[in-house]
Amino acid sequence: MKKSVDRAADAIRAWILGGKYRPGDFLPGERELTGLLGVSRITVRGALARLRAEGLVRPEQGAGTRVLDFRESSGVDLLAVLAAQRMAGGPFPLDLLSDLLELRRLVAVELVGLVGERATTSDLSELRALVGQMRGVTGDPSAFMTADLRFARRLVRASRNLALELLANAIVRALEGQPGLHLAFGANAARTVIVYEHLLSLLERGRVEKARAMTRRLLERLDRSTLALVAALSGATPREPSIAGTPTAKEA
Amino acid sequence: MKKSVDRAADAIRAWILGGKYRPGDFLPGERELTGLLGVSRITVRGALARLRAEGLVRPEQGAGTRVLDFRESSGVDLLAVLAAQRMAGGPFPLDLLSDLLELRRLVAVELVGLVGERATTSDLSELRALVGQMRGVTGDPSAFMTADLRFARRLVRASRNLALELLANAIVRALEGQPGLHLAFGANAARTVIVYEHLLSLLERGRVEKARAMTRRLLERLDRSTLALVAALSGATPREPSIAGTPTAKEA
DNA sequence: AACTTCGAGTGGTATTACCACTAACCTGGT
DNA sequence: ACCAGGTTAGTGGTAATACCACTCGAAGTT
Repeated sequence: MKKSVDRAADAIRAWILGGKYRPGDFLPGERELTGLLGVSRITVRGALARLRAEGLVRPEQGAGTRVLDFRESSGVDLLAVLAAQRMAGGPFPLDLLSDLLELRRLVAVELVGLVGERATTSDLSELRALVGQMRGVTGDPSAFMTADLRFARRLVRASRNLALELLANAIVRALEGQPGLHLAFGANAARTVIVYEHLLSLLERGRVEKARAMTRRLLERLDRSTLALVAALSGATPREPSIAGTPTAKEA
Repeated sequence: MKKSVDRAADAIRAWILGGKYRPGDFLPGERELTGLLGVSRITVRGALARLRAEGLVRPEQGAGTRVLDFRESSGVDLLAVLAAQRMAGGPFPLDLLSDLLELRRLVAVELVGLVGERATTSDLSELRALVGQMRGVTGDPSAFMTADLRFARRLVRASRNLALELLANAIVRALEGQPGLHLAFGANAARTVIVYEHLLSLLERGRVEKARAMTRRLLERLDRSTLALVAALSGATPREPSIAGTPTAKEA
């Protein structure tokens, strides 16, 4: 059961993202919002505090709470919020998912480069172990996705860069909320494991540039297939919820 | 004048980052914090709401407010907070700045690649105009830094990727709070302009791979010099606050 | 017409009270 | 001695009310 402040924040956020209040506008006063949302001012302020942290609004004492343009004022952490928000209603965020996968791809390519320069032997052996765990759950899409994300997190740690680690957190948070994504992960599970092992052996032999190129090629193809699959799912689900796994989706 | 909730949040955040409360611990109860901080519970809750949004704590109803490990629970947006926090007191965040510049470098390289594929002629001409503006303020370090950041923002827009745009926002926020950074920008102003123009002409001729390689080389050198300069500044400032601009810092 | 003043309305903080929930303690049984 | 089960103190979440600091525009003054 979501708490009142969550629902209040979701409601106001929906108004903003839906265009009811545009950047530059002022939101209704907090006292007025209590009436519109049916909660106390305490709760309204809690909700506004979240929107403020997300970079969607900025309260101005004496004037009101101004709506901002999140393209200018928000950080990456907003992506997870946007993904979750659009899921409940509205059209499926295919464009957002595309941008998100692209960001992950670009970062991953450079990440592999860094890891190739800095990874210790213990880093690499731990990564080997994680790939081994992945091989054991190639049949369970959901379990495979979490195992894959664990591998990714460990890979990031090997880069010894706090900023990259935090960025990875934000990307993972935004991705793991996407419905149907685990299916895409599962569909390529077997091949993913093979590629990871190849990648590790390249890194162990110091073939950094080759590892980077391979990562780019692999992820470009993988992301394309993921997008096609999710698109097929989101297109089919509203009409035939029970038989979502149609051949169309599989071969995409 | 900072508001009470800001000071309260800063105080609690300092306790956490300072190790007084470790991940897994519970913070003192909200009622107890009112006494420790000298503010009302409303304000305490406001501060805790911020720390929650930053991924530093997670309130658990009935139990308490638990401290988290921000390496696991926070997103990139925390970088700006960390930079600002460590500035007031503590040692200068050189390691953090290093990670931050590295992240910017990696992203910038891939960004240039994307822009090379997608930029329209109007994108490029607008970028040309911005470089022209930068040329006009090579003498004013602070103005040059903001002009440079405007160029960067426009470059990101040319990638047509919302996630990248938000990431750029987060990086810029974290960077623009760093003291002494504008000096580093100013020191390389003239050369930066030339490089940007060269970069644009490469993009106009579709030499994407070459543009990417150049970006990487340039930023590696630039970041190294920036780090050296900031290190020199932070080393000298505590002892001779009045004559911070010593020759040692300039030639670094 | 330009300027000053003032008041209605805004977000920020304080106080008090109660609710929903958790965990540990105590109690009673086996 | 042990262990289920209910009691209880303490936690974060929500509510209602009041006041403060601040902004902005309208009314009044020059």
